Amino acid sequence: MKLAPNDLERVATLFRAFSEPTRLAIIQEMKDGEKSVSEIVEALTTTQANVSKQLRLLYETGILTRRKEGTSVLYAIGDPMVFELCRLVCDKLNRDLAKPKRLKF
Amino acid sequence: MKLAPNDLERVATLFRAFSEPTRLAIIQEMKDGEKSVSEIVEALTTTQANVSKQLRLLYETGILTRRKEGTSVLYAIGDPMVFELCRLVCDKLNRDLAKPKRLKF
DNA sequence: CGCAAGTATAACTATGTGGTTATTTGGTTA
DNA sequence: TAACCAAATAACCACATAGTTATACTTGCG
Repeated sequence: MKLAPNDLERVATLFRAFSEPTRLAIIQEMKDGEKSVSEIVEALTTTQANVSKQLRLLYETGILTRRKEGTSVLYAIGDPMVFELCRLVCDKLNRDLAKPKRLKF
Repeated sequence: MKLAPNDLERVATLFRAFSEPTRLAIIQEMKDGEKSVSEIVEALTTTQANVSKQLRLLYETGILTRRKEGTSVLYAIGDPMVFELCRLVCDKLNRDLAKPKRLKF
């Protein structure tokens, strides 16, 4: 059964959320639980504005949850499938690395 | 354990390969086995040049295999993790759709 | 109230890339 | 060899978006 163009778009959008190192780094920061924006900013090497922007994207894609606490905002991974996804991809990359590289020639 | 920037880049690159509807459609065409370039072109609504370009990207990302047969080139999904990935994402989107939409107000 | 801290948004630039048309390469057959 | 097909590449344009700087919003507190 093939997906309609509309659904392909939705699938693509979800994958796209994972297609930037900065966003992956943000996700990685939250793997042991929720983190505030400023905690994430401290851990990374980019600006607060950029972190906010990427968090917004991840939130709107349905990957993260968000709650306010005082003046802070705590983000967390909202679906365990995120871990599965990352595991699958990492496993594949490890398999590829393990493969003996075919010599050219 | 956190991934090094280099590894984040590699993970991102893999996810990026799945982040375009056209490439997902191409992958979908091959879910029951290998397909020639022209078969894929026929099934989609884009040009042969574009299909070739996207196939190249998918091949170089390690997602597809390739073999020549006469004047044709047959591509196939090279790693079953592709199916797992797509299943995970589709399942999530279905779960999200099933959720009662919270009213705004 | 006024100030400070945490977060979000706006405006902008630079870069990457999806898609197109036109051309080329490579293999097959007459 | 020439003609023909499949596939790949080149050159180009248009658009999306990651990241930046500057500014606005929001909440807590003196």
